[in-house]
Amino acid sequence: MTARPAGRSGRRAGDSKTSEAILEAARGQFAEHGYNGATIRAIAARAQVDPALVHHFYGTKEALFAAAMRLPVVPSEVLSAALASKPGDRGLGELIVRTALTLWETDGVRETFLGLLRSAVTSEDAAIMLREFVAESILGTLVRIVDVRGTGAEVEYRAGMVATQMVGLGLTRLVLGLPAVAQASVDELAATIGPSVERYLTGEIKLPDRFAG
Amino acid sequence: MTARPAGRSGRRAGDSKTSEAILEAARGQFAEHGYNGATIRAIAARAQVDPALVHHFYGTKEALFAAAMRLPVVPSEVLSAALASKPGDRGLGELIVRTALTLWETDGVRETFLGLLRSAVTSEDAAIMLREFVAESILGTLVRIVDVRGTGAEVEYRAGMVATQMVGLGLTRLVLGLPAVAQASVDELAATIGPSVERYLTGEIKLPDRFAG
DNA sequence: GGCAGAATTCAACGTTTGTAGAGTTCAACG
DNA sequence: CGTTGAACTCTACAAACGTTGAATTCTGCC
Repeated sequence: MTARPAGRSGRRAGDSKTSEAILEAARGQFAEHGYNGATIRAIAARAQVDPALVHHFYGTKEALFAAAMRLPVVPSEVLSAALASKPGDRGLGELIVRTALTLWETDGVRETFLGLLRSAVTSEDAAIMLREFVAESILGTLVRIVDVRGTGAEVEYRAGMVATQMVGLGLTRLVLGLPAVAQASVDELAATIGPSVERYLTGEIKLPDRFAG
Repeated sequence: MTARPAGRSGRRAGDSKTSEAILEAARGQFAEHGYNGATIRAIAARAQVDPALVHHFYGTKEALFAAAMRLPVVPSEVLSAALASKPGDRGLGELIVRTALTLWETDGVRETFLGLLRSAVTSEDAAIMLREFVAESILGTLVRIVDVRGTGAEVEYRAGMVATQMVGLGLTRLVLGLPAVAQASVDELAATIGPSVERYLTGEIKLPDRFAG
């Protein structure tokens, strides 16, 4: 019965795509500040919405994070499509590097990747998310599509080496902003780093004894 | 004039190495949670000390971070020492990878590196710190000691490529804990990744036009 | 032996955080 | 046209944060 200041509350007119806007704002904030750094209030402000509405739609901050980090593209499909244009193994590494770099320049994907990366280093839960995402969605798809050399543990090891190079490339270019890397073009980086990735996948590398056989 | 509960306050007996303990606790917390995630209260608790004492010694949280992140070793000296045993360029990359991995297993260095890395992704200030640290202390020393191929911008580009691989290795192994990388031995990783690093430094890489000359 | 100053703790402040509940307005359907 | 439920805002709370000032106890010097 207490009088409210003015008719600003209540449902808005028109078809509401507000929950979408909240998700996008959340992606942006998570990408810029990581899980802990992004506040619900800042996300709400970015979406021009009351903080309580965020809670109304997504319940908890954790749930919002999970919803926002759902990729707008399916990794396996992108990888398949990119690799389909190269039947052989020639230039395979270069193609992989180029695909990743191009994806990272895509709206939505870039924010999601950055959000996961930034959150993974400070939140153990997010680290598990990213690790499983990299291990299964990316590396898993990769070894399924590409003819990685060897079998079993060796394949996993080779894929892991690819991960070290690619994650490092992303971090150095997008987060750290090391000039030499951040200012280089996709072509340059693909040409330089591609061969390393290719060597990890199919090259002659001195394998430890436990991969004997 | 208000009576205090009991004589628990005041200066402790014996020579106090408390400020040292606080620094070590801070390193641990920054390494585990990053700049924002590490709280002064948690650091104080870890050092078994009142939160106000932390502030008494170091003033602000930012100053404490700066003090805690001062490396217990001098990068240029370690690099020089490690590379001194290899006069030629043969096995250079492997040596670099091995040196980094070994350093990361050293107490104090490991915490500092992790603290910087974890903080750099969420705090812009820490990102600048890490970027400058990598650019000057690490890459700068590297190109001063090692005979990197080329001149000027090309050297910087090559050093940047090394950074992508090494930062990625550290992140994947220490933070992400990707099994294939985290469980591998120093020898295995050095043997596998070394050649990539060496190629970035001295190998034939297709350089973009802007390095012509 | 007294006194200055450093070491240490206590209690409290002003903010900011995630979350909760109750209230208000609109759209859709009968 | 009336009802229902979803969209939306306001106010508030309890917890945790960095920081501060005053009080207390010890050490070291004269």
